[in-house]
Amino acid sequence: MFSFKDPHPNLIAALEGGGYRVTAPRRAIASLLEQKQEGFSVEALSDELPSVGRATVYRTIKLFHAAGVVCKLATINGSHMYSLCRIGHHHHHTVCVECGAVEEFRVDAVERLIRQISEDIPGEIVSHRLELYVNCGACPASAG
Amino acid sequence: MFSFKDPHPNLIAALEGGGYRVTAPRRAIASLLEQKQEGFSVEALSDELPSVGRATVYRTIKLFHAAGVVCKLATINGSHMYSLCRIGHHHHHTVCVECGAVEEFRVDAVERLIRQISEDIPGEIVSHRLELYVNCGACPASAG
DNA sequence: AGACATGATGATACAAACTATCACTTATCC
DNA sequence: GGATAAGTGATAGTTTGTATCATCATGTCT
Repeated sequence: MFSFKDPHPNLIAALEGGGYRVTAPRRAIASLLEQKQEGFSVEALSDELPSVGRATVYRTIKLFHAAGVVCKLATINGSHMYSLCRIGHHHHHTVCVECGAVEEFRVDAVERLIRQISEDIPGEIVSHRLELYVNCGACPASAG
Repeated sequence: MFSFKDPHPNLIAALEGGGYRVTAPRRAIASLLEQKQEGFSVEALSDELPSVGRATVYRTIKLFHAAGVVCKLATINGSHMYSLCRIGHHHHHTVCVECGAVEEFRVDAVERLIRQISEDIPGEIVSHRLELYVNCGACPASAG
């Protein structure tokens, strides 16, 4: 039912598969991303990579996002953050409100419910977004 | 089950109830908002109200948001937009991907499902967000 | 109704989060 | 290894806000 702690995607492979060049800056960004368990902002990522130009970090995250290996998700306050996609197919997220840890999950019941709602509302559902904000229980601030 | 086309909230009453002053700029913003069926950006709103200072428009939307009469919701691409809240209590949204029309709904099955998921994941769910992106069928672009 | 205290306004400057430009560099293909 | 087209980084610009502060006006008190 759930797919927590799936293996990391191969970001470099995503580049190669998309016909993009594998450059030093992209390698640096990819290897940093592959260690990230939490959501992040591009700005923060850029700060962690002083050797890579800011514009390149923005471009690369946009590229990974387009390639489907990075998700853009809504925070509890309505702004957004990015997160590494471990699951390739459609999924949802839990976001720890304390530590920012992001987990992905897929529950068939959600998709079934959406289909059911679809019958009751005018128009046609083309897509949806479900985000769960949690106290993950694994970080100091949310434990106890 | 659903609460489409509910009456508009009284934005001015929300100000009074919160102990805020009812000023000319706030009246102007409120009466513009009360006509809006679609999501909007503060910037666009400001453009529609040249007589009101930009900063005041931002401040007022923030105030209405804090008062619970304006929602901040995620667009399909992960950025955000604002929308008038007609329903006072917890609810979700449908957003037309063609015309931007926002409708609010509340389905108990969603809350039940969240509670059920809650039992299967580590940690504790403190909040959630569900957005449905639709072709509303009522605008020229989504009809037919 | 008039005065007053305080909250609200708007101009402006500032900040954060991006995007466009363009000369230069470099990965890939042969 | 050379050509070439894609990628890079510095910089400037744009968008979406927020902070400051002198001025203004609402709500209240009388």
